[in-house]
Amino acid sequence: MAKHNIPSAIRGTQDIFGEDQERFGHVVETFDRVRRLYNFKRAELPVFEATGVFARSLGESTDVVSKEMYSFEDRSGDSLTLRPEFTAGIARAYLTNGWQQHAPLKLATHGPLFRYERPQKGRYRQFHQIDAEIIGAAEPQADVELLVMADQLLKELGIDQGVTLQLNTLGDSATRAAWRTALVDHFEKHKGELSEDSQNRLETNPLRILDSKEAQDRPIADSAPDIDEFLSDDAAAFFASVTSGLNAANVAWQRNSRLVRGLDYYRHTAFEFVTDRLGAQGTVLGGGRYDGLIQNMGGPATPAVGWAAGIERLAMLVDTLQTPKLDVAVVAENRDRESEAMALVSQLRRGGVSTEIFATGSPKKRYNRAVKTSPRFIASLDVRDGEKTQGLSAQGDEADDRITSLFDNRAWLKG
RNA sequence: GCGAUCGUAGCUCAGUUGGUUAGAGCGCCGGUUUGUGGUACCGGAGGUCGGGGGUUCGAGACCCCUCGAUCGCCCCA
Repeated sequence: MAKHNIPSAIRGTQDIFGEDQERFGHVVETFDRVRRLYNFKRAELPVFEATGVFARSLGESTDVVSKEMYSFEDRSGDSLTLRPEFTAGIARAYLTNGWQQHAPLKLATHGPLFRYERPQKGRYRQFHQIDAEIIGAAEPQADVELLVMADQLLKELGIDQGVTLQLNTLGDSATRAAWRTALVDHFEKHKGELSEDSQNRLETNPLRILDSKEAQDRPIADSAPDIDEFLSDDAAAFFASVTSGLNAANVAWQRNSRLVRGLDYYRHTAFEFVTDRLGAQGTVLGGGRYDGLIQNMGGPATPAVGWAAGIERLAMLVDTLQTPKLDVAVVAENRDRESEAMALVSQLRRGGVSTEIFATGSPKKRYNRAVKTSPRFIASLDVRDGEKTQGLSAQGDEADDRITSLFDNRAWLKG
């Protein structure tokens, strides 16, 4: 199968074609339609950035930065990194282009991301996300708007069944710091009972112990102090506005006080849309508020919220799509009619009708090949008993005046 | 990074306890038949059995290594 001398695809990359591409394209098109309804502007951003853009903002100790980035030196010796996520690059673009003048700015984008991970169902080294961000909006209404948009997107894709919105707050930075300290204290006390993984997490990312799947970790994680004990009044009020906004918009949600986000920059609202239909890769859309990120990057204090969703994961949930049918298959059943067939095809295409020509290979089999593409109409050009014959036949029971009149206009017929 | 399963024509797969020139269906190309029709029949092209090494008189089948896919762990979207 894999022949010698034929290059193979890089591990974890995909060549998306056929039905998979139909689903993929459907997700992107639906996103683009929905983001217009919410008046988000499209942005196209570079696929690589200076390494520091990601390393500093995501957190040096996160797995994404410490072992998953595709980083390399370019010819001038600068360290560059293929984007492992969108948010940091968008924040950078916001600052370098002076987009403060447009604040609050609602941005949407999509494209490839790169992470050096072990490939698995719904997990690739080059994967694709759709992404929505609101930058320069401190109000909880921004969080609500983003969540309502996500909810509508999933509904329009027809995949809201079995997908639940899990919501949490991480509080402001003082809250998060106090909670984190209390968690570390709690876990230190039970360190000996924790799994090996979780003992490591205690050093690197203690919040992650909360959603550990190890049975031996569960009692300790479940008895850990809750964020609610540490929430400042402002942070609690903020979260209350988000939840009441969701209720007002009729978006179903579940509080998950153990929900934690992997990247360091999140504050306040954190959320994931989760399904049980994708095995281990259950998170289909995730995000939250990252008020401190832009300031950390050297810009002015700028509140922001956003989310991203994996296009491949969404596409896997989408039901089989009916692909749009070809309008007309033009068949030259005789070699002497081939150039006229080409003329007819051009006339139809210029008239806005999707058309394919069948004028190669065995004349006897051209018609059969045309039938197999399941077109709406078949136009047949033949020579019978020395006479030219031509006909247009509908394959279903539908009529189409536009196609009929383009065919009946015999400009393509010579002599 | 760790564990498990898998890898035979373009595609989906058979290949019996290791035994002569590796098979089918679909697809592709050609022919005959039919003659306004996705017909039937005949023929053809296309495989270093993922790659490398080993065991054996003999390996697609067994062993080791390697690459890739899949499913978990981890991480995350």
